[in-house]
Amino acid sequence: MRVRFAPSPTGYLHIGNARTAVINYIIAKKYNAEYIIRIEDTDKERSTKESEISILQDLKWLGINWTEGPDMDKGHGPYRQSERDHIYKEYTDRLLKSGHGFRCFCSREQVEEDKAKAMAENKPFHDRCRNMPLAEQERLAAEGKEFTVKFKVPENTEISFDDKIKGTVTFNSDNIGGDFIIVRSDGGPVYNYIVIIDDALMEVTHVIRGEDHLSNTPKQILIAKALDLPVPEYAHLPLILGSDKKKLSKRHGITSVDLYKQEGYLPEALMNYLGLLGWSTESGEELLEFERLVELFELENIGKSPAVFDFQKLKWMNGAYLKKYPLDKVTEMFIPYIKAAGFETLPERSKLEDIISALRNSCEILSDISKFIGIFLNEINEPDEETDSHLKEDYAIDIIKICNELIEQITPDEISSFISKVKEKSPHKGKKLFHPIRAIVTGRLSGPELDIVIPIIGFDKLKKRIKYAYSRYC
RNA sequence: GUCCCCGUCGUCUAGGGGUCUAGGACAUCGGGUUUUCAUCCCGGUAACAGGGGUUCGAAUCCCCUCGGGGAUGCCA
Repeated sequence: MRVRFAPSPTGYLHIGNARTAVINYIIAKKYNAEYIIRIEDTDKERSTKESEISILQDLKWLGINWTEGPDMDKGHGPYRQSERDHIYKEYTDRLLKSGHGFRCFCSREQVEEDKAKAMAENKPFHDRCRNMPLAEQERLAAEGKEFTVKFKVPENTEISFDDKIKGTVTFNSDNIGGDFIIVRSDGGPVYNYIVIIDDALMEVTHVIRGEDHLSNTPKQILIAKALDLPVPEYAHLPLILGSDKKKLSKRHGITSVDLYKQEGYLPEALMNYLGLLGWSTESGEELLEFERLVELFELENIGKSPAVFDFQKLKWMNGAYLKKYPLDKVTEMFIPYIKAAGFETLPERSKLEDIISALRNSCEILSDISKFIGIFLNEINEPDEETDSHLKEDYAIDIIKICNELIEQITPDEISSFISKVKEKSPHKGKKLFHPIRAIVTGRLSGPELDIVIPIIGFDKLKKRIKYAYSRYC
């Protein structure tokens, strides 16, 4: 069994394509199949080397390891379509000679007109040049007349295939849009034409791709038949949509895998979310690490309808991984984000782990740490607006005064009992007691438990922060 | 326009003729733990697109309508 993921390098790795890559990978692992990467760079205008590199990087980051690809030729290469022109030319010649293909010399306007007419009459579109003798085609071509190569779609023929997800899908050749271009006027072959050639030559047995290719499939099958190439098994994945049910795009939120990486999503969580989108397990368990995904997944249990990408659920899932992993591993992952938040020099490892241990539950993604890390690492924390207005309340002023007195009376080794001492002296309790303390100590209204925070920041910082609050509010 | 695919809580889904007064998860709301916030635990609100059939019986089968998506000459 051989599967493939065939990105076109015209930008970053999109989350929807990543889903396709993930599903292919799960299947590959489940059935011990080869996983081929093929770069579909037939669009010379938009394809770039940079995006090829970044796409491959992102796939690797996600945890996808292919067994064949541009960097690993196992005898089925080249794996970039731009390097396979000589192969496609051969097939185009065959198509031309056998009469399955023909050169079309019509102008765009001409074709548009003819198509509109065919449409109006509700008849299948047949190209004007469709029956031009080969000799004349060659003569005109030799004269330098511009042409495209088209596939001659047979009349009234049933084309059907068993899709692993959609079931049996049937088309009539009269309804697929008529004779279609396989080679552009600039000589470059078109995707719809060469996918099927490459899949055959690379011996791909199962094509798992997005549903947007479903309507293209009959054309590809027709070409395979004309060229006497094998037709692979198909599975068309329903599309991923944005919250407005339109195809997922930038305006819905982040769509680039690279940005997820930067924001501090774990590849395991993304893999989990993407791999679970569109189906569910019998037991209802959703936190599935890759091996478990491989164990439980079947193409057959993917739903047929498109799925809305739920950013919140992804976050939740990411947070769940953050809570689940061992502390030292999580600490390691947070370090770059702490540095990015402006803290170049970190405390010693054991203290750092204490901090992470206190903070990890407040974070869903790694970059969330920037919102809380200052509680521990700053000398003092400027209160935000909301905290500021809390500290101006009378009961808060009371607490500030009490703290200010107390901090002068206790010794550094007594700070673990600081809160209980404040409590003894305080006329307030509950919210009116703890909120002010939190505000004084951390500059904000939420965060880890104060009993944990205070010992970690230590006496000096505690005192400094109390003095600051005192000078500012009393 | 034509063809193809699809339509269960806000979202992801379970369900494949009676066990569905439709189950789970995220989100949301309420309660409990934390003498504060978060975490955590418990509970609630919330859906079979509409209309016809078939059947003793339909979310489950068929048809139509509506709605969404995709394809229809030089994106993949």
